[in-house]
Amino acid sequence: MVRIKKSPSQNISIEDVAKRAGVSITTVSRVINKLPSVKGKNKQKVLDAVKELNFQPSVLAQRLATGKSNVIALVVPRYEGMFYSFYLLELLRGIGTLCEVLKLDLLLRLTDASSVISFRGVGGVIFADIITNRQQLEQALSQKLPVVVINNYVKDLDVTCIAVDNKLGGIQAVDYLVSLGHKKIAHITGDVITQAAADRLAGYKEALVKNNIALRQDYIFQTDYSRGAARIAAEKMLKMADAPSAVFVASDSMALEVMAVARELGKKIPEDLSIIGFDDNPSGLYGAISLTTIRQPLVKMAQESVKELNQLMASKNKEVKKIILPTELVIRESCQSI
Amino acid sequence: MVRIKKSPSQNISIEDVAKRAGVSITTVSRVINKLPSVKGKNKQKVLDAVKELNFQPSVLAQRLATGKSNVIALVVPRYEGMFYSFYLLELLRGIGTLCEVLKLDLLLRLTDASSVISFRGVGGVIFADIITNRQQLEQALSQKLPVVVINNYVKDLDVTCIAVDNKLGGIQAVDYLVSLGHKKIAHITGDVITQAAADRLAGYKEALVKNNIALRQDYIFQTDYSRGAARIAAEKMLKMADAPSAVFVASDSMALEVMAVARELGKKIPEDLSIIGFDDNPSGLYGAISLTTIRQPLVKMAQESVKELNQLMASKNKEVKKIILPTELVIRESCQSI
DNA sequence: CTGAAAGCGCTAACAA
DNA sequence: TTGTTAGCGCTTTCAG
Repeated sequence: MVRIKKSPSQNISIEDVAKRAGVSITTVSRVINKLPSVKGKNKQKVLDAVKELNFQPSVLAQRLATGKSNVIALVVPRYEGMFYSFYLLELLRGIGTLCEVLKLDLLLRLTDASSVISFRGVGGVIFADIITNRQQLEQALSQKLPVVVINNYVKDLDVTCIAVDNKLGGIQAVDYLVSLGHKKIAHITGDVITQAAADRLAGYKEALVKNNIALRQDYIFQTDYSRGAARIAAEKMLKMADAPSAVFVASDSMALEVMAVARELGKKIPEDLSIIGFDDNPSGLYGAISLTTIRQPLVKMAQESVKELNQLMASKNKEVKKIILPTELVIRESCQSI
Repeated sequence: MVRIKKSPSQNISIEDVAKRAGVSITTVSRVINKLPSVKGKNKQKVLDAVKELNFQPSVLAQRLATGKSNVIALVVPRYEGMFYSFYLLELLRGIGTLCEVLKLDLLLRLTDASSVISFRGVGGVIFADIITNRQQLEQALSQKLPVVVINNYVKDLDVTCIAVDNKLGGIQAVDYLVSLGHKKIAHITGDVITQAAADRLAGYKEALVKNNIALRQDYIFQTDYSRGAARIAAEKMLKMADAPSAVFVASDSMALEVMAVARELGKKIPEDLSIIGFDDNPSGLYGAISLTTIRQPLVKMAQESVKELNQLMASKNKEVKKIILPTELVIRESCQSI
């Protein structure tokens, strides 16, 4: 029998270190895991050997042995709108950066809502939103995995959620417009299959009611977050006999499109039409007049999610939190009092 | 001694399957690895057991045993400009989708150029560009890892590269402008620390020479790909005493900004200024007049990279390829003959 | 065609 | 404080 030990593998193992340091592999293991029990002298020998051999423990073996994993999967529903916005980019920036710091491995999974995901070897999961892929979330939960959901407040499931208060955002937008004297306020929605868009719409409605303004169905234009849809909606809206004097648009990139359409139709902004967006997308800063908008803390949300997940993964007590981050009105130049 | 076998772990193992099917674990292993040797009857029993138990082999253990890994790391230099453009998003879309299909694990590493990356447990690496992080590339290479570099033609290193022919793109842009009768052609560059931007600039210069047009340094405006920088450049350019009649802008998002500035300054497009961008970013489609641009096959490049890497990982023969994908002129409305 | 057993690199009782 | 040893779940000789 006796299998010949593999060719002097490129990767040096804990055994090599042990030999080099003249101790057992257990001792080496203790040192690299920072267990306090190893005495100064041996410890130093190990440390030296590690340095000299440039040893890096095999994460795989560690995981296999401990059953623990420092891999977190980021599940991104392959939803078209995901690639229109800068949402994903901001998320990635926040999550990726923090993972790098916390030494977590970030596994990216762009999945179709219907597919069943394998979470083997994964220590925790972040859902970059829930869009028709609720079953994947339930699957992860049923496997007792630590899970955090971003951008979606899942109230009926025992899972940690970190979302933006989109409804509040909608209210802030409309309240501001009302404070400027507007009564004829339209809303161009995002794709209402996303909770974010639905909530913004809900906020819009609630604020109107609160301000004693009658809700007009013909002032609500549903889109899918794309600029193309925004253009169509804007044209329809601006050509109305009784066109609105202000519009709350569900995303900055769409708002920019609306602005462009308005100009093409000879409308001046903000004189003829006040526009408020949503996102605080830097693109809104440029252009003839800068875009008033509702800021949502995307990067913060992303980073919080990693922190929370990390905690869930580390501790035994699985305390579920529901975190809602507030939005903020950012006043620039695209709105004017009437 | 005798450690009690772990609590009936959630995850069922190959052993459970073997027991259930009444065969050895070796046989099960053979079946799941599709080795042809297992006889019909046993094979069926195993397959059934796998189904009934919903068994999914532990990737970790597989890797540990084989020394092979199906994890690919996507190294993204944490460079600001990376987050301005839609470059990364397109890349991710292409790479992520294909990884899902090929059952490869996609590890995302947003790193600072200076940091040393650990590639343990990683079976292959894709660099999403090389921007001051060449040493990381060399590190990966020295570890004999299969590597593919995207968007950067590294000529002096023995590594597979898949890049866009940015120089050609620059030439196509200028040639087109020249064909419309333009002589006074400016260029707003991207961040020339990126090879892409440098090559586009080179293409611009070469095309001018080729067309017997004198190169004017004051017609070259260097930026960092941001819309802010584009705005500044555009203002400076349009206020020149001897302003150009056409401009080639290194990215669509910057080109849109230039367009906006031009309009603000009372210039008509394309009557007073012809603009051609680079990227074929969908944003260029909307707006009063659509943007003429140079299309680069980002998603294709991304997918190619995964395919190539997958091959490198699978076969022993490490054939290095240098792939250059052509760009394509997309004529829309922002340019006019003079 | 099938199974026994060694080993991948590491951790964690248990002894010493 | 340190070492011995049994797994973690799987692959892969080598025998049968």
